[in-house]
Amino acid sequence: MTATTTPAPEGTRLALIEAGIALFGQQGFAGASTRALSAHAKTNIASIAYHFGGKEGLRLACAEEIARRIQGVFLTPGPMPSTADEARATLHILLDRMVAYVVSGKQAGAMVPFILRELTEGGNALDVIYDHLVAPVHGRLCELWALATGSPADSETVKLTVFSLIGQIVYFRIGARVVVRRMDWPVIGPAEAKAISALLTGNLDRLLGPTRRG
Amino acid sequence: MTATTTPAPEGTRLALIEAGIALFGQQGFAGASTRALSAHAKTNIASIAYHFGGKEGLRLACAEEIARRIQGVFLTPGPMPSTADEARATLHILLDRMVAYVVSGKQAGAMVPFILRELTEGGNALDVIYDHLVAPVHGRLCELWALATGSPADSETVKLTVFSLIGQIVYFRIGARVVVRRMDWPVIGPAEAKAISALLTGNLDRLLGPTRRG
DNA sequence: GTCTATAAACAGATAGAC
DNA sequence: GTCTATCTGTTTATAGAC
Repeated sequence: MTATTTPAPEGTRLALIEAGIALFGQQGFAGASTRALSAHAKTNIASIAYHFGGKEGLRLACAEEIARRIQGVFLTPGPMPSTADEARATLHILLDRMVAYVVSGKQAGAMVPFILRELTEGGNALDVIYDHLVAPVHGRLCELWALATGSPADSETVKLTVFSLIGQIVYFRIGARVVVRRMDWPVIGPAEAKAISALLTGNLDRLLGPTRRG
Repeated sequence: MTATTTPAPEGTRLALIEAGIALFGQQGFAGASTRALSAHAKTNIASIAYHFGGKEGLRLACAEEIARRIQGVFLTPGPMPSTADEARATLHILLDRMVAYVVSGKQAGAMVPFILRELTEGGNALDVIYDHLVAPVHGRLCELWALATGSPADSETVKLTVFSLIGQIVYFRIGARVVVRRMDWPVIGPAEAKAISALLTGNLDRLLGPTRRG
């Protein structure tokens, strides 16, 4: 059972959502005009109203699509691990995958800024993002963390720790422009993402503490 | 010597900058109209062009003012510590101060979103933010981290580690709306900031590793 | 479903009185 | 320095042909 219920979009509808994710993410909701959106989607202005009822409807559809895509990356399809070591290994795998996707993935370049704008603006898309993205992903990570460390998954410490882990990752995307300047990197590509992944893996191990039997 | 050179603004000029920080931070640059800005500053639309040459000029002035204010909080006025233990203690003090200011401070509610928007949009204000805010603050933290751990301040690991620390902090502000839902907190006030501060202090100690003599 | 044309509201900038 | 009134272009939404 996935948290999103609407079917995957296609055709003009999908093209407009792609345009929305790209332009809303780069320039903000107000900064992206319906003309620019329809041009990016290679269609006409009226199609936004036809398919989504208006610009605001497109915003919501973008949030749903982003939640669907990120869930596919951040939620492992398999069952929950049963031992602490397995949970630890799963956290490592997820961390690697999240860093690669968020920090150097092409899609996330617009998706992460889109999400963070919606978080600060507090519009209608916020409920979609919370219910379909934050709650399931954060919840799963808390369960894994709890299994790996022995702390209860719903404890304040575990929940805050998982937020701090997510913060470490997303900052490398939203702050990418200052990170590359300070690191003297040309861009954050797969090679640079590996350096970030190595660092955050080290951080993860230090925060998890020594293994139970160690 | 501070990195900012322009004098602190006052009067109508200051009121417009306050309005810019508040409205640009909440709604984005494009989302804040000159009418809304001048209304918030209790002045007329023409004063934006008079004082800043236009809306874009106000954006730059806001970036400069934000850099000035955050430097005042994030850069300790005293000299660099000389021992590892002193550096560690300074990092703890700075972390507490940064969390209190960024996570529950009233000003940061609009300032942090403003900065992150500018980072992702990549406009003219980015240079101001990098030169007057990121470079000095990140540089100072790297020096302290180097002194506390013995690693070279300009090493890739230290620079990335400091970015990961900053990411942990700022996420609790930009993601505040989802954090409060997930934590079942009414708001992130001083009490909640203390819980976050305690967690991040623990993270800091684990990432710094055991003390040299310990 | 797609598109052009247009309407009605809104944007940022500015002229000119005070 | 401050303000009102206005100019010019752009915005979203929609009516109606195809």
